[in-house]
Amino acid sequence: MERTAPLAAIAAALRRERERMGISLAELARRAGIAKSTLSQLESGSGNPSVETLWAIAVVLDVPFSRLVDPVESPVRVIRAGEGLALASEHSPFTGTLLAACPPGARRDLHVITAEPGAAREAHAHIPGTTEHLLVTAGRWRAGPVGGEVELGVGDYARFPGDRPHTYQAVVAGCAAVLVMEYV
Amino acid sequence: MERTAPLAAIAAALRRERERMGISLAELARRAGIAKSTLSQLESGSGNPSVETLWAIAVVLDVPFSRLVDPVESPVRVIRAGEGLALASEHSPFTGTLLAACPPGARRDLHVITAEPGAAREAHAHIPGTTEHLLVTAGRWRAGPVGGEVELGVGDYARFPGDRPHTYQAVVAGCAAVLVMEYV
DNA sequence: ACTCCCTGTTCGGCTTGACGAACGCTGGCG
DNA sequence: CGCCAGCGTTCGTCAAGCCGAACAGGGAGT
Repeated sequence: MERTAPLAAIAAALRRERERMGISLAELARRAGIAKSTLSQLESGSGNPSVETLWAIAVVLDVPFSRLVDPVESPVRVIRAGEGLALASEHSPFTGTLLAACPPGARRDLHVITAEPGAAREAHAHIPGTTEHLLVTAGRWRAGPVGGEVELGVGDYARFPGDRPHTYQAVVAGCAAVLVMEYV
Repeated sequence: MERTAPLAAIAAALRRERERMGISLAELARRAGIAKSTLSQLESGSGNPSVETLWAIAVVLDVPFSRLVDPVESPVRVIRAGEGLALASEHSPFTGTLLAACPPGARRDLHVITAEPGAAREAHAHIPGTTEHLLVTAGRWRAGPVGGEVELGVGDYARFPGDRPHTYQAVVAGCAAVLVMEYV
C-alpha cells in the first residue's frame, strides 16, 4: 500500500492526465468550473484540494477518481515460466490466443468504436509511446498509420504506433471494432 | 461510468469501513488526528473534505484511497451493445465508447478466445486483484463468476472479478470474444 | 512595431472546512 | 440512585481553500 504524501502524486497525476487529453490548464479549469488559479496551485503541488474540486476535474478528464489520487506505482512484476500465456485447450472446445502482453507500466483503455463508410477519421498523433490495438468485430476496416494502412476483416487484429498520424476508415457499412489505447 | 455525487458515496464508505474495523467515530478521529466533529459531519454526508483529511482517515482504516471515493460498483458490469456513452465525433461517421479506463499500475493482456457449445470452462481463481473483461465478437456466451453468470450477445461487454471462480460457456456454435486479463 | 488572444502564474476577498469545547445521550459500576 | 466514561452531535472561532482580477510571457496575424 502506498502511503506517500498524496499531494505530490495528485499534482503529477493532474498534469499528466491533462496533457494526455491535450488541453490547457485554463481550458480544463473552464470546463471543470473551477478557477484556473486553483488548478494552477494544485498542479504546482501547493494546495490541499477538496473532494468536490478534484471530482469536477476527474469528470472532465474522464478518468476514475482513483487515477488522480492513487500514485502510479511502477509495477515490478514477475511472471514465472510456464505461467498462463500458452492457453491451449486442454480437454474442452476452447482456444485462447494471446494477442499482446501488456508491457510493464503501460495503461490500456478499452473502447469500442463504430464507423460507417465515408471520410476517413484522421487521428492526429497522441503522446509519444502510445500504441493502438484494433480488433475488428464487424465489417471491414482500413486503418493504420498514414501511408501504411492495412485492411482488416472480422477477427483481424492489428497494432500500430499511435504517436504518429493514423486513420480509421470503414470500408463497408456497420463497422465495429475493439480499440485499445495503450499509453506508456 | 459512475458520475454520481461523491459526497454521499464517501459518507457511506467511511461509515462502512469504520464499522468494518469495529472502532468508534471518536476513536477513528483520534487515530487519524482529526477532530471528531469533522468526521461526524463527513459521515453524515454534509461536508466536502479535503484530500489531506480523507487521506489521514484512509491510512488509519488501511484502505486504498480509491475505496473511499469510488463507490462500490457491482462486481459484474455489463455494457450491452450500443449502450454506454458514445462519444460521436462531429463530422464523421464514427463513435467511440470507453468501456473501461485502465486503473493505475494495472496490466492488461489481450486475448481472443473461441469456444463451441459443451461443458463450461471452469476457470479457477487467479491472483487477487485480477479483473477480466469480455467483449463478445461472435455467437452467444454465458460467462461470469460462479453464481452470477450473465448471457452476452455480439457486441456486449462484461467485466467481473477474475480472482474468484468463474466460467465461460458457449451457448451457440462459433463463439468468439476478446478477453482482456487485467492484473494489478 | 502594435494588437489580440491565450497561456500559466501571483495577489486580496470571501466562503468554507477543520478545530475545540460544549452539549445530550447511553451503559457500566459502586 | 449518583457518578463517570465514552459515544455522537452541534455549536462558535480560526485558518485555509476557492475565486476573481490583474499580472507577465508567448505566438499569430495585421
